[in-house]
Amino acid sequence: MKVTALEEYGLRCMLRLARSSGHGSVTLPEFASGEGVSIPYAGKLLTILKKARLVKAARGRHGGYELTRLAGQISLKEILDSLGNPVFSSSHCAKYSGENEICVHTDNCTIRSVWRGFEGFIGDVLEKVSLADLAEGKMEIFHELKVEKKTNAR
Amino acid sequence: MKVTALEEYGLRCMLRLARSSGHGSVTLPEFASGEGVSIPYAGKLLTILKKARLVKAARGRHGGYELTRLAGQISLKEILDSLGNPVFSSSHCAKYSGENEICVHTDNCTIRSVWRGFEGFIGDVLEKVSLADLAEGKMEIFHELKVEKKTNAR
DNA sequence: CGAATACTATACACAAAAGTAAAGATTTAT
DNA sequence: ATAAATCTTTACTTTTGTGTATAGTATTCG
Repeated sequence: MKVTALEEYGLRCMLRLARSSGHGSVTLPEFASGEGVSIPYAGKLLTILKKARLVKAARGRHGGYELTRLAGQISLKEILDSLGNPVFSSSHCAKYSGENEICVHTDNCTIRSVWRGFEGFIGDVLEKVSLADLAEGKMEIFHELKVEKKTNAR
Repeated sequence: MKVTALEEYGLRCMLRLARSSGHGSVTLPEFASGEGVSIPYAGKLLTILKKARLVKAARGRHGGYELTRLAGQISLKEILDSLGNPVFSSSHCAKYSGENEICVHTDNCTIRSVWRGFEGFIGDVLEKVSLADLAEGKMEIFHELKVEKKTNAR
């Protein structure tokens, strides 16, 4: 389970925008030098975020990017979903069907339930963390989330 | 955030072993035909699991693979950790440092805290789910885990 | 022993993701 | 208008991950 490069750099750009909120927009050269990537690559990242309607762009002399909403109203889930694949997508079984036409586990597909249940759980967590929480370095947020198993393992 | 092929097929093999537990060992040809992959690829998967000491192998006529422990004593976290990269590894910052020598966020590295906190949280969850839970299709396990935010978003 | 069965290891072909290059389109200031 | 600054798009190269092919080693059975 890997964090993709798009998720990594994309989230960084969102954090940068959250911090600059109120101090004008951020340009691609600023993203690029700030994160140590090329300008076209920064452009690719911001284009993705723009298509997800998380940021808006302005061209020309005083152009640049801004958040479309307040950082407190953008969840970590929205950001990651726009940048990468969800843990379990509808195409999952088709992708990992091996050399068979359809998934060999069509009936009683335990593995599918695993990923689906897991993704739902992760989604619940990521939805409860906002970009503002992250920008302010409030990482205790994860520790404040409680995980408890009601039933005992056998 | 993507589930890798190794994680997908590797977990499937572990599930198969959990179900065959007590009914003798499982051979590579059995894994291969059961999951729709080639025999050498099944071998690659089981070799990884073997190096992680999750399974043991026997050669020769009546050879095959078995779990080294009871399915109830193997956590989902152990399995996924052995097959793929953790969400946040120690090499993370070195990997995503862009064209700079070191991570541009050495001081006040918010992004690092995000992934670290997130990984810790996921780890807590995956640790509480055992291979036996999965093999028995007890997927309610994820729904039985509670997620609550103590503080309010601003 | 020798043949069959099964695991093991190395090297290779293919596909997807990461990141770059180059040319184009839009806005603003002069 | 023109030039400078900025976003946008397409195509390309490099790297990484996926899966296969091939040859080798160990064990059992007749």
